Amino acid sequence: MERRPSRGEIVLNQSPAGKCQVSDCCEPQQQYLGLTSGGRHNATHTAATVSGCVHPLVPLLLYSDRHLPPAPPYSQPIGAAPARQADDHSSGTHTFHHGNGVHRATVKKPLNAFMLYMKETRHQVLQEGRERESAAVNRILGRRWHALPRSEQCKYYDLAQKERLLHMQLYPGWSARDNYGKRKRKRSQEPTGSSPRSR
DNA sequence: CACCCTTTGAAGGAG
DNA sequence: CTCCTTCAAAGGGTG
Repeated sequence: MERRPSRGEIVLNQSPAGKCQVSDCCEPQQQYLGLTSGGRHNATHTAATVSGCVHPLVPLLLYSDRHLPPAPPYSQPIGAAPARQADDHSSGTHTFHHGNGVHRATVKKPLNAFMLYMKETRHQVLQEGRERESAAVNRILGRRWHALPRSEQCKYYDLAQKERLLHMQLYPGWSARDNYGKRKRKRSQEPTGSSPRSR
């Protein structure tokens, strides 16, 4: 990719493709500046501040494509969240099995721009009926993402940023690292000299 | 049943 | 600072 601004700092309109000054997307974005990633401290911005700028395209942080979950997934502290039903998919939390059989709810990562785009458009690819496997569908979506007009991409970058900000405010101490190792990857050992995947 | 595959982007640790 | 690794979604395929 090109280059990230400075880590830990949320920069508005930071679309990797370049400037993304989508003024019709969200108006007064200066209020987000000054938030540092991780948000471990001073989550002084209320969620209401962000939700006042909710884009209609995607329900922020709820991650439900079509249906809102019966209860807000993030209404409880992470550690205190009761073991939810097994199908926590498409909500913000997910249960993982620990060695001793204990289920723990985990706060998932906020979706990035491409993930939001995927959730919106993958059904279109499926309806075309040529591909069924997600891997193949995602490959198509990746190409379409690159072909997407910059202004369209910016919509998703803005959305993803709002998701991140809201996520930070809801879970000030949360780190993406919290979920590391929750699913075991096999490819930890790799032949020397080549990256695990061509990325 | 759990992981793989495949994509892009975000995040954080390592060097 | 750059580089690398992991996870986020999705669902058919695989062991």
